[in-house]
Amino acid sequence: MNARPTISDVARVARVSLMSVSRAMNNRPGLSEETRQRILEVADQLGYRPSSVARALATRQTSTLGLVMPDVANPFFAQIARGAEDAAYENGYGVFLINTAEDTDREKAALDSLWQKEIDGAILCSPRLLLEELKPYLARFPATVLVNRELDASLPNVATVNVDDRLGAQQATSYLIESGRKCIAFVAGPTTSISSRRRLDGYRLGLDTAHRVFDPSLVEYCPPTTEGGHTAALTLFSRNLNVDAILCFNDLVAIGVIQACAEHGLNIPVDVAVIGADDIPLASLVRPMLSTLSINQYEIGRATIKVLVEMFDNSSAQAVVIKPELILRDSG
Amino acid sequence: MNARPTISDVARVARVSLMSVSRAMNNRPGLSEETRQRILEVADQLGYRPSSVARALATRQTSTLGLVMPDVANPFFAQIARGAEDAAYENGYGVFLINTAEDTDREKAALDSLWQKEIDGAILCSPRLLLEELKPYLARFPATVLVNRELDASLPNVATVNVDDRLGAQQATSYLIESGRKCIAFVAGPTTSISSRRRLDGYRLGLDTAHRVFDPSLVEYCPPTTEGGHTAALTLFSRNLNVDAILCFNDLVAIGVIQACAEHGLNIPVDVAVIGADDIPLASLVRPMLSTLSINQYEIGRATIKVLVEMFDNSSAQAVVIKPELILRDSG
DNA sequence: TATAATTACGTTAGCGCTAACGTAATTATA
DNA sequence: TATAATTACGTTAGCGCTAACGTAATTATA
Repeated sequence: MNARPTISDVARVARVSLMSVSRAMNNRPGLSEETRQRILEVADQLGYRPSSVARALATRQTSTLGLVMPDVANPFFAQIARGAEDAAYENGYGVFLINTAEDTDREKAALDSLWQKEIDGAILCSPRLLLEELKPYLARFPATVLVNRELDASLPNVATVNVDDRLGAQQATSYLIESGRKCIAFVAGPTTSISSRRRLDGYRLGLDTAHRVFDPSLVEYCPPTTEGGHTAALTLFSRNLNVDAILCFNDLVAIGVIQACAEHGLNIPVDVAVIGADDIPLASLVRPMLSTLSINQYEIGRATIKVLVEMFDNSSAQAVVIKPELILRDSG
Repeated sequence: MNARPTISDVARVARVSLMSVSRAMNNRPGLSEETRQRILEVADQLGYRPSSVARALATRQTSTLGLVMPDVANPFFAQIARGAEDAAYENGYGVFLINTAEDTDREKAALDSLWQKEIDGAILCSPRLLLEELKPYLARFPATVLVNRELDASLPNVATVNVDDRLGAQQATSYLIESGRKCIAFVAGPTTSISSRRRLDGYRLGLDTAHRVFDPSLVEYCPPTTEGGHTAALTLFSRNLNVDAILCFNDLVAIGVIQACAEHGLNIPVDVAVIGADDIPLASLVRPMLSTLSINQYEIGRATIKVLVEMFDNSSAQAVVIKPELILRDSG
C-alpha cells in the first residue's frame, strides 16, 4: 500500500497547476485539448482518482444518499433497496444503508449519523418516528423521500412515495365480501405502521360499503413476519369466531397465517381465504400460492431516486402514489 | 435549512480554542471536567455534530465500509447484508452498499468508486473478477474480507469467510446415494461461481466414494434464480435420463427445479429428491419444504465485520470456514 | 488599428476538522 | 526549595480538493 497519489502529484508530473488537473478531471472548460489529454494520461499512469472526501469538503456535496429501512432482510425492503441502489448508481450516487430494526432510537441514531455524514439526500422507508421527531431531520437534509409515510403539509424538500394501501385493502375486503365470506378478520401488522393504519381504514371502508359491522375483536396486531402472522392467527382462532377470511398486513404475515390455518386443519381457500399484500417473490413460490395486493417494489426503489434527483434539479417535491393491484392466486 | 454549525461556532460561543472543542467531542484527555461539560453543553445547544467529511480528511479514516454483492434482493445476500450492517453499526462504521448484478464491469466500477471514497475496509461477496483483476484492489484497500472466495496466497490485509461447499455437496451426494438414488443430477448455478465449482468437486467426490461414474450430461449450469433452476431442470428432463435426485446450486434454484418437477408430474420426494443449499428463510416456507445444506447467513454477515475489525486492531487476517449442515425436510 | 472579449492557464483562500507541537500554571519529586 | 512532570489549555499547519478571482496572450469586433 504505497501512498495514494494526489492532485499535486499529477500536477507536478504534468507540469501544470492544481486547477488544471482539477479542470481536466472534472471535464470542465478552460483547457486546451492537448493539455487536457496530457493531464488525463498522467493521471491514468499514476493511477490517480480524486478523493471523494476532499472533493466533498470543498464542494459541500458528497454524492451520497442515505437509505434507511426497518430491515433489508425483509424481501419487500430488499427489493426497494435493490431498485434504489441501481438507480442511484446510474445517477452517480453512492448509497449508505442503515437498518433500524423497527427501533425508533436506532432510527434517530441513523438519521443523526447520516446528517453527520452530510448526505445529499435521504430515503426513509416506513419511518416509525413521530412526525414531530422526524421534522427536524427533514429540515436538516437537503432533500428527503419518504416511502410509506405521508406528510401533513407539503415541504419543498420532502417528496413522498406511497402505496394506496387504503384503496387496496378496501378492494380486497370488497372482493372477499362479494365472494361470499361472512367473517373477515384483519391481521394488521405493527401498531406503529402507517400503512397498517391505512389498510385498517380500507378494511373498514370495505365493510361499511357492504353494510357490515366492524368488529374490533377481528383485528389483531403483530410483527410484520411469518412468526407474527402465525401467532396472530392462533390468537384469532382461540377467540373461536368462525373466521372464514383473513386479510393480512403483508405477504410474510399471510404466510404465517396460512401455516396456522394448516395446523388447525383449515383448508385454504375453502374454509378460509387469505389475502396478503406486497406480492414479494415468495408469494408465488409458496403453496397454496398467495393472493395478494401486488406492487412492484423494485420500481418503488427506482422511483425514490427519480424524485430525489428531480428535487436536486428543480427543487420540486412530488407526492407519488402507487396503486396496488389485487392478484388472485390460490389462497383467496 | 440554516447553515450547519461548525466547530468554530462552538469554540466562539464557549470561548475556547478549536482544539478544546475537538478534544471534548472526541472525548480525549487534556481538558478539565468543567470545560468539557461547558463545551458539550454549548455543542448540544447549537446542535453541533462534527462533520464526518472534514474529520475523514484530517484523520485519513472514513469509518466507512464498502459492501459489494451480486444482488441484495437475493435473500441469501440480503441476510448477509443485514448481519454485516448490524455488526458494522455496533462498531461505529457506516456501510456503502453496491450491487454488481453479476457483472464484472460493474464490479470493477464498484471497487473503483469505493477506493475513491476511501473506505476503511471492503466486504466483497462472491466477487466474479479474476484473481489478477481483483488483486490490485486488494492491495489498495486497507483491509478486505472476501466472502465465498479463496486466495492463492495469504495476504496480511485480506481475510476470507468461506462455506465449506465441497464438504456440503459431498455429504448431500453421499446421503442421496445411501438413500438409494440411482441417477443424481447437479444443477450447478453460474459457471463463474467459485462455490459452484467447489460444490461440483464435492458432488464428484461423493460419486467417487461410492464408485459411481461421473456423467457430465447430468450437470447443468444456470443463473442462481428460480427461473434458472426451472429452465435447467427442463433441460435435464429433455435429455430423458431418468434422473431421480437433483442436487442444486442453491435454494432458489432448487425451488425452480421443484416447480419443473411438478410440471412434469414428478412426485417429490418419491420420484425425485431435491436438495438445495443455503437454507434461506424461504426453504422452510415452500411446500414441499426444502431439504438443504444450511448455513446461517446473518452470522456470516456478522463474521465479516468481526474479522475486519480484527484486522484493524491486530492486522491479522483470518480465514474463516463455515461448515454447512444437511437439513432434511420434505424434498429429499 | 484600437479596444473588447475570449482562451488558457495560474494563484490564493478556504471547506471543517485533527496532529503535532507549543507554553503558562500547577503539582509532584528529589 | 529547586527541578521535573503534569495539567489544561492554545497555535500552527495541513489533509486534498475547488471556488473565485487574477492575468498574459490571443482572437474578435468596432
